[in-house]
Amino acid sequence: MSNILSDLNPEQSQAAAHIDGPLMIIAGAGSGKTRTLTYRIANLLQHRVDPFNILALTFTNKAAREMKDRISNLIGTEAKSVWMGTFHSIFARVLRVDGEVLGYPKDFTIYDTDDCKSLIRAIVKEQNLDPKTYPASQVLSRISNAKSSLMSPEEYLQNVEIRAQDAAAKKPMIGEIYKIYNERLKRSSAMDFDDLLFNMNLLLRDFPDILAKYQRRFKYILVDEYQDTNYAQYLIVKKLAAAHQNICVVGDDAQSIYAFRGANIQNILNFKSDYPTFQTFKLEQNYRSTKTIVGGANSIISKNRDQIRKEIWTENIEGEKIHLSKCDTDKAEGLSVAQKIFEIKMNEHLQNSDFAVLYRTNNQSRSIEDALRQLNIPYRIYGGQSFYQRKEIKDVLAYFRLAVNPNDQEALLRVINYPARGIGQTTIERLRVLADQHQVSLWDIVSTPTLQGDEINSGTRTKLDAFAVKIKSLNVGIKTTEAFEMATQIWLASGIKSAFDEEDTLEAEMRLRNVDELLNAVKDFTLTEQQVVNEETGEISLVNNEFRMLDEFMSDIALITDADINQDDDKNKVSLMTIHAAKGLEFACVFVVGMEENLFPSSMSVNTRTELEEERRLFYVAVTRAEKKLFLSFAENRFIWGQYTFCEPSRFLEEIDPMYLDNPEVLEKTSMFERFESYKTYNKPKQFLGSNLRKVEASTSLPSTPLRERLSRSLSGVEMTDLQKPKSLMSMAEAKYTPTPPSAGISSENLRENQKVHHEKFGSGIIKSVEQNGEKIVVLFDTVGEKTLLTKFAKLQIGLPD
DNA sequence: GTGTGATATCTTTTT
DNA sequence: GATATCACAC
Repeated sequence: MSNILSDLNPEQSQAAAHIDGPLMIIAGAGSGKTRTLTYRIANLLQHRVDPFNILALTFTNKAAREMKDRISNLIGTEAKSVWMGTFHSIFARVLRVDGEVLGYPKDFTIYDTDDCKSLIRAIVKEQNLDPKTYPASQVLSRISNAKSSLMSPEEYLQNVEIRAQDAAAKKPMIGEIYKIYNERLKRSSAMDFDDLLFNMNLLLRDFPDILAKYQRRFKYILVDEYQDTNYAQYLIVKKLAAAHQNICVVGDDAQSIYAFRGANIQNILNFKSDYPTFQTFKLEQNYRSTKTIVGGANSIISKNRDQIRKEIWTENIEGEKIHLSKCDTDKAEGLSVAQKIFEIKMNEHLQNSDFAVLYRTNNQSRSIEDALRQLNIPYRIYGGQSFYQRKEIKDVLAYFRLAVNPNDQEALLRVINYPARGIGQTTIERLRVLADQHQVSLWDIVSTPTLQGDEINSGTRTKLDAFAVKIKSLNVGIKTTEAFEMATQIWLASGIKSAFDEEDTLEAEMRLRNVDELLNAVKDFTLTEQQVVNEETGEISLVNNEFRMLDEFMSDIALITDADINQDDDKNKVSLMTIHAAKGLEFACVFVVGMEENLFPSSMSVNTRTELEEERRLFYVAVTRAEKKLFLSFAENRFIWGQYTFCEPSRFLEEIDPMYLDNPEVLEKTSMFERFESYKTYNKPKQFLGSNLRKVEASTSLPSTPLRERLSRSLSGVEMTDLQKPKSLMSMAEAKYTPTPPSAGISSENLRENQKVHHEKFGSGIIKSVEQNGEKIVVLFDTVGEKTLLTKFAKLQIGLPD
């Protein structure tokens, strides 16, 4: 019977064999977590647990799919009937069935981040608030945090602490924005990502029948990456598991990297008190990486204060040291990575797919891509600008969305005048006002001529009517016409195709092809087997020969990310992705690039210990992706915002026990002189623009304002007195992690022995000797003794300070 | 109402 | 460098 468990080590096997009651598995990196989880599900199924009584929640579709595949391989197709998916997708499915009690139609729209932001921008504008005080991204993150903590707008407005925070941040109106934002979402029959959790909780909290139904259905619950759950997810799971208490959570506090979006490590620490009868297993043996990599990773994570102590160890070989390299620029870094991949492939007969390049931020992919292309190394980027985020795709999807749910305001606004049909800004503003007056959706105003009011002139009204008729006619077919057919109809009716055809450029041609790809995706969707849920039993069965409708497609893709589509024909490619996206994956050779201060750790995360510790865990995740070879690199100059910027090696590099590094000496500080030379090399002014000083400055300046000012002035010979302005608080903070740039040094002609000088930091002194034509001087200072200085960079004044 | 250029701001990380 | 917003001419 449980012979499948013999593939596992004792801890894994005990965890997998566990059937009833709460269970917590603390699984270190590379300890066979997914393996244990899949074996446990397989074991449950072998013990005659019905697959549709098992709920397995993951954070990514990829993780869910992988688990499904692995279970299928173990015990066959029965696995496909397990409820397995991301929190968001499973809850969306529940809400489509039962969300009507909350006032949502079955085909509610799911707003993506862009939709939410544009809605917030509109609200800020109409409330006459300053968009600079209320940037959409910040407001959204505040709202998102509130929703993740299950805080409604009303509770938000009443919460003294929260309001004080907003007031202190000089953004006192966020609560009001939140309230309006939620009303608008509802009026648009739309939910944002956080609503999927928030409303799921409402459903279980306020409707005992519904709670009972899902408790009956989900007799066995498994949660992957439990350390990444936020409060909403935690509470929902707790409610669902309350009846049977068959809950199994798997996690690793050392890999918690989503605190920024509300994940709470406490959830894992509180498991004990929530489920006093729990059992726990620790998986500490690493099967993935060499001793060197495991040791290096341990030395990193040990620097964190908040952690459950674990002893990750491995029986694997010692392996190579961790390779460290310093590059001149991000471009050079890319080339060095590409060349190494090329060499290793040749020498060790590895596949492209054995390599991954990991970075902190998506925009770092560019230099890597360029280099890989140069060497003809095929690669695939995960994440980043997704296919579904391209303009033309979003435009077509907006028509799809409108056809499914005309109340979808963001979709309506996107296409009401695209292609141009003479419905301009003024008209839209009037419609918005009307919608608000009548407390109805924008679509209600557009589609109901009697509601349009006197302000709309008859010409415009005709245009509006024509648009409304078009959308209505599309909406009619949505329930009866098969998805691909429907999609094609909408595409042709939208008029976008004709616009592209008319344009007749290469660009338009590309966009057309992208839309074709979208239509193909719809076609594929109609051909895949369909999961049908029996509402009585919760049983999931697979049906092949049934029509699939466009609304189903739309509800599917809203939660699909780039990593999920695009299952490339040729899988043998180098993987490029952010470290976040790499969680859960492993590669023979891993390159972690951009190991620089202000990039990794991010400049946004160096202010508090908790933030810094999350960055460190992120680094830990990056390092533990590697099986055999690990390369860490940093660039001394990075191209940011169209300019080269000085970079310092990341503090994390110094935290690795040097015994695991092949060349720790790379970390030794570069002299200011070399830095300045390399700065000059990479920031040659492209052309001199005469009187346009701004332009000259832009082409030679550094990004942080105080540095930029000081340096560009030194280059253009501005008086030093100008440089002594008091530093703002902001610039002090920056100064902490940014190397001091060369300042306007005094000219070497004025220097002679026994000259009195004054140094900003060292105070007064006397020049003892002048070397190398005045480039270097030795000064005997009154307080700190003898120092050798480079005149070019030392902030010296001749004589005594005034 | 539409379309064009200038310009300000920009960067975490994701479902 | 890339994108979102703004000012101005048509």
